[in-house]
Amino acid sequence: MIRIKDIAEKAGVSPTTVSNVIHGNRKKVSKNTMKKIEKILTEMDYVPSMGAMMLAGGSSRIIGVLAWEPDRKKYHSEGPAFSNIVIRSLESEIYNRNYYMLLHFVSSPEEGIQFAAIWNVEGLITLGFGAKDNVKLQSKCKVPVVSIDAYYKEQQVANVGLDDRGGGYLMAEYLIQCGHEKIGFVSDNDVGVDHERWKGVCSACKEYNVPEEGVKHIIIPGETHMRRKFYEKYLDVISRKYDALFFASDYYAVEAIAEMADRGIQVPEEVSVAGFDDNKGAELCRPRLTTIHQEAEAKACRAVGKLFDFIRGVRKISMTERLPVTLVIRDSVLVRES
Amino acid sequence: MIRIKDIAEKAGVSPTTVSNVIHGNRKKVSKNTMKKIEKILTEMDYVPSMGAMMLAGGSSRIIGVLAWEPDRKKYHSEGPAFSNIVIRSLESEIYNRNYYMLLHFVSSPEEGIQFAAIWNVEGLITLGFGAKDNVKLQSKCKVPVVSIDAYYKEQQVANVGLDDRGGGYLMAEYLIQCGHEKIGFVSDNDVGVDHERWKGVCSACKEYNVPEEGVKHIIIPGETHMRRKFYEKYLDVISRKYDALFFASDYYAVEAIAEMADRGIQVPEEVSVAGFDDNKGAELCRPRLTTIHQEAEAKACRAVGKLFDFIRGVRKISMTERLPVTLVIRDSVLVRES
DNA sequence: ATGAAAGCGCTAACAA
DNA sequence: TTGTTAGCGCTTTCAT
Repeated sequence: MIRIKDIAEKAGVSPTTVSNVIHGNRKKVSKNTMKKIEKILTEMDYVPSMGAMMLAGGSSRIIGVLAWEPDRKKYHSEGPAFSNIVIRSLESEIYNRNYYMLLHFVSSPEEGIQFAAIWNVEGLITLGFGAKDNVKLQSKCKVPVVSIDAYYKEQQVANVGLDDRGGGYLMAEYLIQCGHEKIGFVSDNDVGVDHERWKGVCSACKEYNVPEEGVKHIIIPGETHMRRKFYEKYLDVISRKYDALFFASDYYAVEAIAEMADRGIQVPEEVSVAGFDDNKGAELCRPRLTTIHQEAEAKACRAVGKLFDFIRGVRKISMTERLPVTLVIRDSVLVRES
Repeated sequence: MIRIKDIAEKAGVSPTTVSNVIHGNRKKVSKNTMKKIEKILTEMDYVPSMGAMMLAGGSSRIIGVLAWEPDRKKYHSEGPAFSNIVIRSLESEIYNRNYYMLLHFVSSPEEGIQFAAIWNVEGLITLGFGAKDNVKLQSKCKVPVVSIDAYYKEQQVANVGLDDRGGGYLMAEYLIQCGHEKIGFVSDNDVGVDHERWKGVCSACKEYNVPEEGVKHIIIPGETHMRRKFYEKYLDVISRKYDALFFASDYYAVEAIAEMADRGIQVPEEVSVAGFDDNKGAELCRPRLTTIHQEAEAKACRAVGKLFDFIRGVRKISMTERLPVTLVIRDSVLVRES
């Protein structure tokens, strides 16, 4: 391993000067020495020791990314929770700023707090955390925290998310305009993101004077096995009862379309199906899924951007940011009247 | 931040003793002091400083996970490359050993080498690296490297993968037994994993005396847009020409089934389709995809296991490990004769 | 069984 | 513009 000291000796200068060159402190070094040392630096393949930097400078250049993992033992069985593309974008954005991403799955905010302390992370991004856990995390860490896709009663932790309510509204409006009168909104919970999407559905229905009995929130089991059982029992009934089923995620929508196909239920002739997210599966299923499109990369990009605003002490930072979503019309919703 | 020194003062012992307690050096500390200090440790919420540990001890407790990323700019556009579940399992396995995962996407082995040096990682796992890049990485790093899903001419870097050839064989055999005589193997390249799968197909065909003209390797474009164009031009022809199309990945198989549905091509009546991997999409598409099942978690688990065998200096370590795969029969392959 | 002291590679305050 | 120096928190001989 080549140390700053080695470079300094080779160049006949002091370690401080080398350090200054490395950090581009142009004010403190003459152009000549700058050049000379830069050359030696590359010649000798100098790489900094993060351990020493962390210890001496107090800056780790680490961003901790905390992904919620309800059960460490069962990680294989369930859920999309964190998206491939978000992780990739996150790393990319972090690395572009010359930082590094330490990814960790946790099942309690305390784990995250300890993790942040051990590594002296300079910032934290959370995925899939509930509001309370984000708040707890933020309160115990001195470093900035940016949550993704969380909702707070009182704005307490910086957040980047989607216009979930707008998305719910958009889809419900479309469904109504297509002539659907009985609309079921399907999700596995009624908090956070899904709650907002449902709220959006409600307000569209109110606006368009859809009678209250015509709109319902159907809660399905989050666990695959249980959900399958649920469908066995109720899918036929539900499909007959509603004109359109709006699932809170594409994943569930695609799954439901498959289950319906098994039962000979025609989509969209017998029942329309819509999703939310616009993931890969939405394009690949048949009929193609009509859904709400979100920009996952943009979400990651903005989250990292906001985090670094905090780290760099930018003055006015909005605590929350909701990215716009758009309606993508494909083939899974029947147009009954135009 | 609480330091060892603080604990030592509180306990009225030396930092050395505290350090010994932390590391469980029972030989060096009396039971009494052990207990006393352990109590203070938890009372005061001591968390170690990794920076100091890295510097002093030379061990970082970091495992670098390097995922191949052909083009950093275009990360949004393409490819599954790294799987969700593998990343999750990797992190879990690493964390269970009290290590941490630094995930980094690279587009050259040099990036990986530098990354490993900066962080003084204790081991490296690569995803999606070609053989040459793995070899280059290993040659420049003193720490152990375990690649996932790579193939080497001469065994040069430790690897964990699947019995890809066996999988190819298994599926081809099944296809043949189902009465298919013209089999197309479809992938976007002919190296590494896909090459092996194709080899498996070949040997099954030879074994079962399928005439050579009946078996072909069809190379499709890896880029979505190009592939779509390719299908526009050739999918009809191909579907008519072959009895069965065996795709090297479920992703491509599911996509093809959708494309076929658009063209009114009946699967499996007109052409059978098979995949490889058994991912989520395989169960969700209709007809359900007949495919080769792999255990992604097991792959990650074994990779980490092997890496730590190296780190801990276990004697005899197999350089390569191929996990078994199984045939999963669903509905996308027609049984012409039993 | 316990402690003193040196030093890991780097940064930053201060001196020159 | 450049150099000297004192740590950062921890591990690790080597004494005791």
